[in-house]
Amino acid sequence: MNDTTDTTDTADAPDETDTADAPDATDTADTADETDETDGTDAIDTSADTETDHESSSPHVLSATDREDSNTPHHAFWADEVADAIEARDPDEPIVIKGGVSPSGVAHLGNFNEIMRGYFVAAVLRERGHEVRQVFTSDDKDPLRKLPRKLADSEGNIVGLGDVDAGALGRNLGKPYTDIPDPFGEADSYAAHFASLLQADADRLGVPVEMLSNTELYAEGAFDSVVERVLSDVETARTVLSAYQDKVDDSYIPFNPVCESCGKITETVTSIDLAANRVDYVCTDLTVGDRTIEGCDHEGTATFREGKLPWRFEWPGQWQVLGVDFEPFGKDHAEGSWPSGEDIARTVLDIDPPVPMTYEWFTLNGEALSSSAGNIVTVPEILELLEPEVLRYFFALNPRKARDLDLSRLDQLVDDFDRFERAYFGEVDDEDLTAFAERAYPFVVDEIDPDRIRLPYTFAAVLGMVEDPAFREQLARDEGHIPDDASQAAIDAALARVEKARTWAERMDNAYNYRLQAELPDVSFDDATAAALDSLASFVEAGHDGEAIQSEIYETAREHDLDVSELFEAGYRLFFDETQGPRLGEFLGELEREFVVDRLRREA
RNA sequence: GGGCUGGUAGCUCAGUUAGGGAGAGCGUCUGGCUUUUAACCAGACGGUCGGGGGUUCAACUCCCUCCCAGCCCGCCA
Repeated sequence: MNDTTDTTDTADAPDETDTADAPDATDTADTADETDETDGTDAIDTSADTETDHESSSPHVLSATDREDSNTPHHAFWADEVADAIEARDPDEPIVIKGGVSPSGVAHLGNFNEIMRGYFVAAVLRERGHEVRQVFTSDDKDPLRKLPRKLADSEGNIVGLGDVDAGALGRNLGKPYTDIPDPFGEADSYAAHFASLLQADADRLGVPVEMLSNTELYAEGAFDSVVERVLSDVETARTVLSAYQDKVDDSYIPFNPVCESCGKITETVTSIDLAANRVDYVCTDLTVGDRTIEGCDHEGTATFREGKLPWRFEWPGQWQVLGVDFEPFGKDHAEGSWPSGEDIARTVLDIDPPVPMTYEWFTLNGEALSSSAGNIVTVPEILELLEPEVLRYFFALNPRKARDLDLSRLDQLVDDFDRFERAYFGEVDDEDLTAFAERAYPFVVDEIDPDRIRLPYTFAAVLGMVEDPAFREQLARDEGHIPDDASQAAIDAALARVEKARTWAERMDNAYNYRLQAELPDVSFDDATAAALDSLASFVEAGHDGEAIQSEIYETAREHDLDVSELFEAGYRLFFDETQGPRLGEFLGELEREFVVDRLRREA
């Protein structure tokens, strides 16, 4: 659900005050345009127990009393805390964990919170012996409210709106996603296209999640009883919702039929016929932010399956229909949909709302993730740069903290993961980290392998400058990263990271993006250095192995009264046009001798 | 304007859920390993725990207030 927020753009409208004086912060708020996702926080907080009046009580929340009742110990892993809260409800099996989002466009990393946060909770509950069903609703009966700037083809490749028939898409504004053709002409609908992308991403991360189409749920009649319930007592529905939304007035009817004439979602129901399970409506304009999607003025009749509940009712409706026990949601829902949803669940539907958990949002390279602005990164893109377990680790971190995924510093994230992994195996002297790793690590990796080998990410990036796998392995061995008794499988797995790091170096075009220079770089050395290089060339020409060359570099430096570092730098300059690199001697020992000799003599 | 959640070392973050030593990794610097070359070891530097006030023998932790960031309080999701 959260991502659906296409909307926030509306925010910009209001602040025309910018001219003003005060650099008051508030107007920064409009920035948000669609930030969709993020990560974050769990709602668990203790404030609730004191309040009684709805609406003012903190939304988040597991009340303190719940936790006291369950005598909950403090856990190092947030998913255990959530699992405690769920168990305290004494839920029926299977326990249902839900997430959901509108298939409004490319699913980015933030949307994945809806799946990953639930995944960890599901995993913990399964470990505790429960049967768990993790579902994900594609809220695809929602109307397309505005055109995304970027789409993704069925392979997950990002493409611009210009690469598809934007005009055709534009004509579908206001229609349910499931009634809009796939811009790529492959899937059954716009909704199906993006839902399948999300499913593919879940598969890539190894998360077993059951995808459900909201449109199908309506079509099957799953929502019938909910719609009946809501419409049978519109007065109560209005009263409850009006406490959260000022706009609700006496004419408000919480049902949005799909216009049988133009196919758009309508907002104006004129009468309800409970006996026949249908409503009369007028296809009026739909306001979306500062724009209007025009209605066709058609007056028609729709059954309870030919329309949808407004989100504020639909969400609790899903809880009831699916028997949801736990649902994570973005911070945007914490103060809006959740409080009203909780109230509607209890007051209108007479059910207990699920255990909630608010997650903070992620940012990408320091900026809000935004589908509309195009500041997004998809799961497939990230998996080109690091292993799935590292990405799962990212989602295992405290949801309450906003986190930035800085692609230029992915090495830091990978290093953190490696340390987290070592902590699991008891190799890190850090109580807190170890406690966290003991609980979370098993759910982060596919397989717990004490013999796994991890090359430091930046070192892997260094290895990426050479193509030959055997050469990479040799260099890794020389640096002591591969034990002598390592299995071939472990070695292959370790070297797989080199490809990721190489791609990262190229994409970031950073200090690791260099390769053996085919041509002699533009260099100049002082006499002593030049003489040392010539001397080294002769040594190499005489035929020595890498280890000998490495030692000789030290010897040569001394003989020519040079700092060892100066000679190394000269060597790196010659071969990589850089000031640093891999262990030079061993590296040169692996190259074609003639090439090395010529290059050391600055001849080629 | 009101509310919610964050604000801990240069960077990434733990620690706050019964108040009592401010921590880790990385980075930087120094020294060592008679091969320093994206390697290892030792050590150092580095923080007014966003600011201020309060409670307390004692506050990163509790209370008040202010600042910063994001979100919600219209619609929609």
